[in-house]
Amino acid sequence: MPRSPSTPSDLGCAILGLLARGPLTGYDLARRMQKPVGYFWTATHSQIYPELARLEHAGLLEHEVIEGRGPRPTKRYAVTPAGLDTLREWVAGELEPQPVRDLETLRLWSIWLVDPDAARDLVRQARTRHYDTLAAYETELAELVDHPRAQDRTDPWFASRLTLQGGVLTRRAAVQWCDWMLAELDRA
Amino acid sequence: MPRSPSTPSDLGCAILGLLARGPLTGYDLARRMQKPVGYFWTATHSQIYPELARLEHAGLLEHEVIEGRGPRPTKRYAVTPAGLDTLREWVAGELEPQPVRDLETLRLWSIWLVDPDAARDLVRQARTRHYDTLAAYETELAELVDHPRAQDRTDPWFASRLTLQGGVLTRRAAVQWCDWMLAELDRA
DNA sequence: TCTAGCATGTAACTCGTTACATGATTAA
DNA sequence: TTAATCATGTAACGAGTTACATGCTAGA
Repeated sequence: MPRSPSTPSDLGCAILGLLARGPLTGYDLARRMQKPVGYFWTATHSQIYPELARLEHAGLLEHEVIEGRGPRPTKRYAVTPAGLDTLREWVAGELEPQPVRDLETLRLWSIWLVDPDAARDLVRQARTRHYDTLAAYETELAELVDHPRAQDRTDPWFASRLTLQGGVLTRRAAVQWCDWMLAELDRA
Repeated sequence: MPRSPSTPSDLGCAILGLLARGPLTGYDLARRMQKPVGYFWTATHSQIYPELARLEHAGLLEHEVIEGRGPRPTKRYAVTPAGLDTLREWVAGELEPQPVRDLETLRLWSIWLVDPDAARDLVRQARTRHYDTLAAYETELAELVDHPRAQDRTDPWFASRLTLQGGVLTRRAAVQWCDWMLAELDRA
């Protein structure tokens, strides 16, 4: 089932969501959607630039050229009123379940095949990654949690606080899980 | 960086992991990797059949033709010793962080744009989905948790118990998070 | 009779990743 | 001088989704 032209892709909605919080260049967008700090969505510049063009063509974004240091003109994008409407519709719309694809758990599912040292090592690796992510989320959340803007339901900081809290809770659970697995591996 | 021919794709490893627990036809594989029951990985038959051919060509799988009711010969696939080695290597190998792409959290991140009713509705939807998944995991886990096979580190059921426990812990955290968000939405 | 399940496969398309390409300024 | 940062874009490829295609058997 192909998307109707007025409904942007998931990536498009991610971009609209970022730009609804304030205008940015494609370069800034790409930096924010990189590996570690991506707000629950990642993308690279080679996806972002064509998508910006599509969104602008659909009337959901507009840009102004600002001074910059690149070989091509530097463009700052902002959401149009139509773009905001589209984003609101998307946020309020149905939320169908996403396909599950979790490489880490997939590996653990075959852990019965490897020797105990390799198994423990695998779980320790996972624990480290979850713990580091948890620490990063907790740091960011600490700066937000008592800020007045983060208490106002209509402020983007409020939503950031909600999502960061979710990251903290699920990562804590993941770390607990890894600790539990290490104990199970010693027991069995 | 293209993969070396001896290292299968993630999908290939998912298939090897399933077949290491016992031979299956492509059709059975496809059923097990469907939406709700997929063991942390989903795929459709149109991905699976070509991948089976690739894995067999690489010597990691072999098949025998069995009697069946389809218009083409029914093939039952099994992992070869080389396939088992490859799978073991993959399980014990480095675990690099995966790109984060979480549509649900992405929506919540723009929740500041919509009215309180739509916001509550969105969180309730998410809660329902997490709760249902949690219930399914708990049911499956309950059947496994006291079984002797699930206590033996070298038995596939042991690994199933670990991954199901992970599912339970993270889904519980997600439900807690949703409840916390509903309270925050009423407070703000 | 008609639908659902069995059982395989291909084709067209979208999405995401990696690599190629350009060129200025600034700090080591 | 050399690398990193700014700043945009295209091209080739791989992975995932949807649709097309075939044809038998068992049950409603």
